[in-house]
Amino acid sequence: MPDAETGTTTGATTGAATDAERLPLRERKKLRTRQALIDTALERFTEHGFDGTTLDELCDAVDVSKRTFFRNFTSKEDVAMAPTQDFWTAFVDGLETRAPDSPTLLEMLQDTLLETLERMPADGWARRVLLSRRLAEKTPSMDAHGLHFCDRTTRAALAVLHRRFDLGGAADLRARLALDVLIAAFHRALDIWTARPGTPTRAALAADLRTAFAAVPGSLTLTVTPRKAG
Amino acid sequence: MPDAETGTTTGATTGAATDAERLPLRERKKLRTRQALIDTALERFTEHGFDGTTLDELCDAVDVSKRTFFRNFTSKEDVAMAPTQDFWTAFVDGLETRAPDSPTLLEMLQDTLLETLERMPADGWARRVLLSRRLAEKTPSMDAHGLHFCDRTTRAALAVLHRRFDLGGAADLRARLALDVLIAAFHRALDIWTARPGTPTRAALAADLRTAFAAVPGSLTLTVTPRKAG
DNA sequence: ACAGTTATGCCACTGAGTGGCATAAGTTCA
DNA sequence: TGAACTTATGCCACTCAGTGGCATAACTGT
Repeated sequence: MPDAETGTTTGATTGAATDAERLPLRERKKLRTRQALIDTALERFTEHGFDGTTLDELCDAVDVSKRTFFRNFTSKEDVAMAPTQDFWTAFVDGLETRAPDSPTLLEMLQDTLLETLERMPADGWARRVLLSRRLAEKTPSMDAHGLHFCDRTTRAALAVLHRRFDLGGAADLRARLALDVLIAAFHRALDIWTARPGTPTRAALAADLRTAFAAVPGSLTLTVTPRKAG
Repeated sequence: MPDAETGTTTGATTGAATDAERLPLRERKKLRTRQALIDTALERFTEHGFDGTTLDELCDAVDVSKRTFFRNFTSKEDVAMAPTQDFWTAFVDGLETRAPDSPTLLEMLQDTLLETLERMPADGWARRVLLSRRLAEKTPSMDAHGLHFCDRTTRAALAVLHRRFDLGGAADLRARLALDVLIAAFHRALDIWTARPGTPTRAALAADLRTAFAAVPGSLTLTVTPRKAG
């Protein structure tokens, strides 16, 4: 079993830094196998491809039964997308506690996202997300799974927003569209960040995020001219 | 085999109304079984649920071998999402021929989308999309598949745009974000349209689309105030 | 009618995902 | 410390989506 003393697995709750410390032994073990499955999966998927790795192989490597795998993850895709999903879960968590300090909703969402990023485990999280994203680019079913999780999370975020704040009612599309815009920008930032060579860092991702956020207003007003005729 | 003289299946090319007429017999047959598979799939999935219907059952009902099914569709999800996918394909097609008449890119995209909608078959297309969407709302794997196809199509659309028009280079995120915004609005419109009672029409969808488009600018400037404290 | 092309059917096979049940490991309380 | 309880795990058998190979039937043009 590979080293599994890496990052927090369940989305960092409101609590402090390391939340996996003072848990009952049983819970800690569960967390450890979960993390081992994630790390080993990313490793083997990267090396032999997603389709080139069977669940039986993965489970053998981590020394767990397939049944146990499916108690931790809903599908083969799920285990590989776990790092990103933890992030989204943490984001919704952040929305839960955030004060409406920014003038516009979109800015508040962007700030929350950047703050959530800073709160992700510093050690190996960035690398795991990178592997996960590069894998997803090659693996349609993984990408689809990620997109769907993202969509579900968006609904959850919207529910939190509507519960906490006064945003023109549930029929008003603007809040939802603001979330959609946020996520679009996030995905563009991820694309760019994923293509960067060298060691991935949260700081670099934060920078790419700011760039993407900055491009948002211009996307609504961008004008179009034919290629040849100036 | 159910009636299959319904709509065009491959995304309506640049040609006129009915393009499935003057094709070789073999092609027509292929089109017909394809359409039969789609219609029967939507029917049975709606009645017995997506997971409650096996491919063997479906293939038996249409009287085709499972092997043939997979020559027409890439997966079980694929057949159920075909109506929407035809639409996206037609949209990219529309981008290919459109003149840059609108001031901003986003408006051009919106116009193209509305125009594409008008060009979809009038008879049963709306109903098929409705069934497909209602199914997708209940079936995670279908929704995921649709989201992924949408994402792929977006890349194709972006490629067309960059080839035909001068939009600040490939590194400029604005064009891609404009597409993302368009798609977000489209999905919101679909959500609302899908929830409407009664017979679905293209006109109603067009109206919901316009509503969603209208909400876009406000989504960037929407302000946020806590619930209780006025 | 004949030869060339291509869709189809059939069959066997891999691998993801599920349900049931016995068991082992962790937990609680006396 | 050990009994009683709770819960995660392992094992087994099973369904079903999806694939590859090959023979055959259906369309095509001459």
